[in-house]
Amino acid sequence: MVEFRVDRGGGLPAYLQLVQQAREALRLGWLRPGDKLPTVREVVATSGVNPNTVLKAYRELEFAGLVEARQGAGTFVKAALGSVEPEVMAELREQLGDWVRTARTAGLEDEDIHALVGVVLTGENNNG
Amino acid sequence: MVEFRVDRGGGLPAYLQLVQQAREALRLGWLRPGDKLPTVREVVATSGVNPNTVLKAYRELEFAGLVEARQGAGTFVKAALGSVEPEVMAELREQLGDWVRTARTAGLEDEDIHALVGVVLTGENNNG
Amino acid sequence: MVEFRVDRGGGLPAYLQLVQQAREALRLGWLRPGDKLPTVREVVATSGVNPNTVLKAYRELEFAGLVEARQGAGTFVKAALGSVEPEVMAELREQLGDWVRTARTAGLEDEDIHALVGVVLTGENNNG
Amino acid sequence: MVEFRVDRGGGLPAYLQLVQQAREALRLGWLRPGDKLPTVREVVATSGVNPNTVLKAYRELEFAGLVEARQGAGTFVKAALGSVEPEVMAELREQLGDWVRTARTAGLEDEDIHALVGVVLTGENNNG
DNA sequence: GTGGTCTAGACCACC
DNA sequence: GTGGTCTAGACCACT
Repeated sequence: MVEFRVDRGGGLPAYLQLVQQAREALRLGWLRPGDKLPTVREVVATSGVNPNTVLKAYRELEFAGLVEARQGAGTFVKAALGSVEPEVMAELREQLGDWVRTARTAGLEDEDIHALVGVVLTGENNNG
Repeated sequence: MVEFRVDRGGGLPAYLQLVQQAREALRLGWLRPGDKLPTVREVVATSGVNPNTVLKAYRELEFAGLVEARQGAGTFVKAALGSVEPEVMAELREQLGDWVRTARTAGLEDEDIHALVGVVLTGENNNG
Repeated sequence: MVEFRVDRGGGLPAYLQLVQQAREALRLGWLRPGDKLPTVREVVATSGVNPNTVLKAYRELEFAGLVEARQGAGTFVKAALGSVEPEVMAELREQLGDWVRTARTAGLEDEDIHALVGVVLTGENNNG
Repeated sequence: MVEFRVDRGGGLPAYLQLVQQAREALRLGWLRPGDKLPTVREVVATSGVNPNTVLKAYRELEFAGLVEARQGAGTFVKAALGSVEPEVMAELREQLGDWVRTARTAGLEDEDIHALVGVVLTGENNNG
């Protein structure tokens, strides 16, 4: 079961954090079509946000066609995001893990790594 | 000179995007102590946000001790973030570029990649 | 409940006056951890400044780690400043009151007294 | 000779700091009618502000009737502020010094002391 | 009804 | 022409 966490104080709206974490879980295959999302009450209990905030996030996911709320039953995953085979994903993950270890050894912090990934993905070139 | 871009509509507050981009530039060494940040008016011109939004971002950076605003002169970088040698950074970047190419070939989209990086960094293990 | 007042026309920015009054209240124990600050709207009503000015002051206090803004709930004192016992404080206050009376009898105005306190505190010696 | 100091970064306008320091010097008798204020150049050299800023402060003092600018000669004190005898002032200062020592021993910091003085002067009563 | 974000625009302090 | 302060007011996130 996916578990949500909310970090207050970072400026990022709580409901957005929930939406992004759900999307991430879908991306990585932690959530697959048919899976049940935690109930609003469970999310409230584990993350400390207001029920309405959770509802808003779930509504947003439903609007995006990713989940489906079934009255009295809960909220369920409707569509998948990404379709990479688990084995391929695992392989990529291992390779990335190696690289991350190298980067950390070189002195990069997590924030540096995120920044570098962003740059490489957008293909910006500030190598001069 | 660093150039800021603001993507409205993503829910992420404009001033936060500016703060993060500045931090990223510091992280990657694009901005070094003593460097001048674009003036408020320049950012307004290139990104389309309101001057006060830029001021708020700059103030946040100042609070964090990263930059220093000098009345009538501009805003300048005060402290560095991270101190990895450019050559090392370039090497890491190349390796990461290779991995990204592999990942994309396997069908991962940018969002998948970001999610995977996040997971690997936090060391979460949902393989089981 | 602490009540803020803003004196326009003294050149001192309104938001700074609010910050200083809050700090003063914390210093003197009028505000203690957990206490609720007046809402933005209340301050607006009692002091006549703009809501954004109050927000700026509250944000500054939050940056300083003194208060905590809880969305939809209000702004609350997080940390104490100084920790002198109320009785000790009262005793000191009484002694100071005596001295002030003497000083005023001698012809000193409030501004003189403030100046003299500043000098004594910084230990400057221009008796020369 | 009075020496001005300017503390940037406190939010308080530089020219106001100069004005207040001049007033304080007049209050405490460090500057007496006929005395010469430091030249603009000297202030610039010792405080690091812009000449125009000093000029603005001196203009303000002149407007208040406290000083007088004599072309080519400098700026001179015209009027006194406060008229307490030096011996009385010294006596008060000594008494205040005793009280300050007591307060500091009790754990009060300078900021607490300033706050307390402000409260006693305005006669506010929050003793409950 | 709470605080937070953003805008448009005026005016000030400073270089 | 630089950053800083403040206003008026709209709209959003959250309790």
